[in-house]
Parts: sequence; structure tokens; C-alpha cells
Amino acid sequence: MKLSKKAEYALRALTCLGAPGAPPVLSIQEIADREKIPKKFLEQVLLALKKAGLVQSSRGKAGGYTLQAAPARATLGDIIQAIEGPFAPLPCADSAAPVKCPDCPSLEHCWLRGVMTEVGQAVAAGCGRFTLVDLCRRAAAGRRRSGQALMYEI
Amino acid sequence: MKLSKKAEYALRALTCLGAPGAPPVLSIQEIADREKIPKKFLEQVLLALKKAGLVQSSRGKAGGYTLQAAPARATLGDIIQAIEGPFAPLPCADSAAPVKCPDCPSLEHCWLRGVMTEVGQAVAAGCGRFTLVDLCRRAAAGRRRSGQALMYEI
DNA sequence: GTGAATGTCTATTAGTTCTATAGATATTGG
DNA sequence: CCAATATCTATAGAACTAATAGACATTCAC
Repeated sequence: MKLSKKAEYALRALTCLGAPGAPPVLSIQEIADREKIPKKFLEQVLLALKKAGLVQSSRGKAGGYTLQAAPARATLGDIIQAIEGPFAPLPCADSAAPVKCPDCPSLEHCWLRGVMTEVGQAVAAGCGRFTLVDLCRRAAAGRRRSGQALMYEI
Repeated sequence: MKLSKKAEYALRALTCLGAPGAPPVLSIQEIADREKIPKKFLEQVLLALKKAGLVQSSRGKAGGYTLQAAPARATLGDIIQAIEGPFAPLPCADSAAPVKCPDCPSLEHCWLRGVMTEVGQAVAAGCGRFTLVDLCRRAAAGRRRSGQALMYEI
């Protein structure tokens, strides 16, 4: 399965934005500092999350990123897919938008397709069990346990 | 998830070895020809499968590969893992042998670990639902449908 | 309106992994 | 011995990932 750094950064950034008591708007720089993520790389991550509708942004001075409206409806699966693309192990096994694999003669005659479609759905189901709210809660608990609580100016 | 070519070749090779009516022993060359797999690459794949105990080999003239004894006990998950390694999305999330991630201070204080462990188990469960026997059956059906039945000399 | 702080966009580099190929060696059967 | 086979190590080329760089656009405070 291998979670990419990009997806990991996305998860960290989102839980940072959704941390209990966090300011409603955080700049890229602030998130990068708190989560120890290379700023320019995080930039690309947040842009992708914005494109997927998971965060909103405001530009200009005092600008930054905010969580999308309903963090309880966004799942781990939505987040990972926003960054890494569909879960389907093969192009032809995407239940939403199947695409013929390069070396396959056709979509229909590939026996792997059915199997891999099911596998992709299993992954999606596994990732669908966690909402962004769950993740934020777990992240906060983890920070508490390790004494790495995020500090905010009063 | 992204199934690698290597894993795909492994699945094709194994279903070729387990095809109904197939000879008990097939050489690398024969499998490569039937499944249109680069021979030298297939060589590496079969070696990995052998190391995982999924096939047996015999050397010398008339040598080749045979399916391991119990194809009903080997699952899709076993095959993919034999080629690609554990399903855990992060090193620390391997339920069997967790390893600290390079940038993590410790195993315990990573909140992602619990989540990703569950995800990895979901993938494993999804892949565990298919046995090699299932795969061979599906492959044979697919070949019939597409008129690509494997022909063997009588 | 100017300037500083911020997000947006495109391109590029460095490193790693994946795919495939090559060639030398070992084993077996005839 | 010879031919056919598996085994092993190395390496080349392509594709992808992670990270960096720089120019541009927008907003706010003054």
C-alpha cells in the first residue's frame, strides 16, 4: 500500500488545522513549522487538498488555510485519494472510471479486473472507516502522550 | 494500491501453472511465451515465488516450475506480499514486525500507526478472500471468454 | 499607492524505485 | 560431452517521488 510522504503530510496538515483549540486559519509557514514539513512541498500538498475541496484558502496578508466545512464527512480515504489518486490497483479496476490497461486487449476480457476491483473496494472501505474528526482526535491524543502538544499564542 | 508489473506477472504465471489441464511442470520459457512476459524478468519473479514457498523448481533438462502443494491455501494476499513485501502503509504499521519510521521519534507516539495498521489489515483481508484456486478458475474463464485458451500439446 | 505577507503556479533537480536486459554459472538428462 | 534448463549478480533505462526554486498574484495595513 505504501503511504507517500505527500499523503502523510496531507494528513498531518489536516489534523493540525483541525486540532482542538487551533486558530481557524493557519498559514503554510505555520503548518510547516508545527509539523516539520518542507514549506514548498507542503504548498503543493495543500493546493491538491484545496482542489479536492478538503480545505479553503484565503490570500493576502493574514491569509492561510482553513478546514473545509464538514470534517466529519471527509474520510481518510478521501484524503489519500485526493493526493494519490484512485485506490484501484489497476487502471481497469477503478469502479468509478475504469480505463483499459496499456497491454490489455480490452476491458472485458481481463480476469484480473474483477479481482482487483474488489481489492480496491476493500481498501476504500478500510480507509472509509476513519473520518477527519477521528484523525484529529487521535492526533491530539498522540501529541498529548508524547508531550508534543501544539502551542498557540494567546 | 498500484499492483506492480512484477506482482501481475506473478499472478499470471501462477494461474498458468494452475490452469486446468496444464502439464505439471512448465519451464520459464513456456510460461513467458504463454503469458507474454519478458523471460529474464519472469525469472526473477519465479525466484521470489520460490523463496516464498509458492512454487517448486527442478533444474536441468526437462526442468521447470511446479505449483506448491496446496494452491487452495495460498491467497492473493500471500502472492502479492511475496513480491511486494508487507501491506503495511508505513513501516511502523506492520502488525507482524513493526519498524520505527525514519523520521519518527518512537514507535509508540505516532498516532498514524494505529490507523495505518488497521488499513493494512483491511487490505490483507480483502486480498485474503481469493485463493490461488479461485484465481486459476477466474483466469481460465477469462481465457475461454476471449478465445485465448492455453493450448497444450497432446 | 506602497510594501510586506501571503497564496498560486510552473519548472527543475536529486534521489529512489520499477522494469527490463545481460551475462556468467550450476545442474540435469541423454 | 552437449544441450536445455534454473540460478545468481550486475547494470541500464524509464518512471516516479521528494524536494527546491523562482516568478507571479492577491490582500491588508499604513
